[in-house]
Amino acid sequence: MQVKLRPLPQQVASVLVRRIAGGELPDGLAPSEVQICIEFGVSRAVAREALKILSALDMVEIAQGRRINVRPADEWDYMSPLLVEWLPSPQVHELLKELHEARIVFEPAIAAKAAQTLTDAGLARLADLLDAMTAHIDDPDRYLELDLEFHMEICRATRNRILDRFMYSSRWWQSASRRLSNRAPRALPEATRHHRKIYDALAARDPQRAAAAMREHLMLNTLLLMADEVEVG
Amino acid sequence: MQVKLRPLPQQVASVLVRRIAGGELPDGLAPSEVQICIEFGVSRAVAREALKILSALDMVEIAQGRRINVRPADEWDYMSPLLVEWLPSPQVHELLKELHEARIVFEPAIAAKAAQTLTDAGLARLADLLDAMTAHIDDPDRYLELDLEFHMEICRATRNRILDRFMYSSRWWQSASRRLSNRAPRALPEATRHHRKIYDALAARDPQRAAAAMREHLMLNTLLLMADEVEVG
DNA sequence: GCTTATCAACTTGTCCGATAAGATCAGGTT
DNA sequence: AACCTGATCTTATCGGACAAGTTGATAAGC
Repeated sequence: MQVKLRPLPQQVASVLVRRIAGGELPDGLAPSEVQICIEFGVSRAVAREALKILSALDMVEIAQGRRINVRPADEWDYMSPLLVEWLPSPQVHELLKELHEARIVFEPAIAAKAAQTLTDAGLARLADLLDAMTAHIDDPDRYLELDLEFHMEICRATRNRILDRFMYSSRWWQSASRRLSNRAPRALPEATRHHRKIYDALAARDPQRAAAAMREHLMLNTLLLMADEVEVG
Repeated sequence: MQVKLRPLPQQVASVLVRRIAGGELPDGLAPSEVQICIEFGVSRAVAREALKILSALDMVEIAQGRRINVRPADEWDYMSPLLVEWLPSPQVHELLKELHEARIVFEPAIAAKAAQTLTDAGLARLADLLDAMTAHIDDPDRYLELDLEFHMEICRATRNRILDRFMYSSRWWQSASRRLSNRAPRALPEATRHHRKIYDALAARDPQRAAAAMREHLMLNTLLLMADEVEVG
């Protein structure tokens, strides 16, 4: 059976990302298109597309006539699933903590706004998700998917494409956390209680309570992340 | 004198973006690579790169063997400067309002966190920016740049790459608002007072006051946006 | 000596033509 | 009806070529 591989440009790009993230290009110059062709045995079209991917991640700068320049690490697009997938595990673990920190900053505020804009239909969808989660309490993977969908549905209630985009871009934490952590499902019943409190606050259209419940919920996850760190380190 | 044009793929992509955003492809199918080659008189390489750009904006789905599929509009990457630049003005105006709404949701929370993590060096940089703004009170363009830098410096104080990325991605509002609005500089002194209040709260490391001051500041800008809408409409 | 002009070498941008591989659909077979 | 099959569409990859921009060394002029 033939193994289904990713497109060549992505394969090349992933190697380059790891190389750059690993600090193997200290002079700030990435290999030229022809050098990539030779090293990886691919055509220039593939090499070009790979570099375009790096460019879209804000990892390199491309300009006609000049060699490809590596950009400073603090301006890379850490919201991109591709970048997160290709970064070394330690760096992803660090990022995951920062994303979680960011969610603690953002999501209570989102929940507060959602409490003001949520429709009855949206509320019904949240109720359905709650039911589905309790039904899959013994299936952590599926539960996590529903969990994410619950949070995104709340964000969608704000009817704001910018807020929506932030949550959408944060999908990568799902696969990333699965890749990194062996988080036990011991806390799922507790999470369900928190989701219920968030739902109740939203149903009451109470911004303050919604924000507080959301913050409390995310704080629980923080404890789990820390527990993972102890297990891993 | 030769006019400096953008690369061909971007030119083609911009036309396709406008076409898709204008609803000219109701069947959800974008033109194939060859069709683009014929219509625009470019090579397949250019057509491919143009489609890759659309793909990076989450506007289309590319898969081998299948025709290019147009994705639903609510999943496009509205944080991308390219997309915003190419969208028709009315849609950008709508987006600008949503971005502002998002900033009102996010930035007070960011300011609150920054109040806890801000270093003395960061505080000094904010002070410098305040001075620079008062110095350029009569130069609205420069003032707006410094304004943006002030907000980004606050975000940078959280030392969180995800939060940082959100603010960084929001740079496009600067050029977009300049493109759309003839906002008079009449409110700059008022904005300066608000910046001062934010700075004082941060200097006091008071999260609550920082958040409140930030919210108040952004509310002022809201009034200006509304004023623009009256002028335009 | 210093500046400036020029050119060679290198880079990315664009073009063309060809083949490989996946998807789709209409016919035909069972 | 279900299953094969092949023609025909699509995108993916290849190879070579030339255009256009950048860089740096060299040579000309002051």
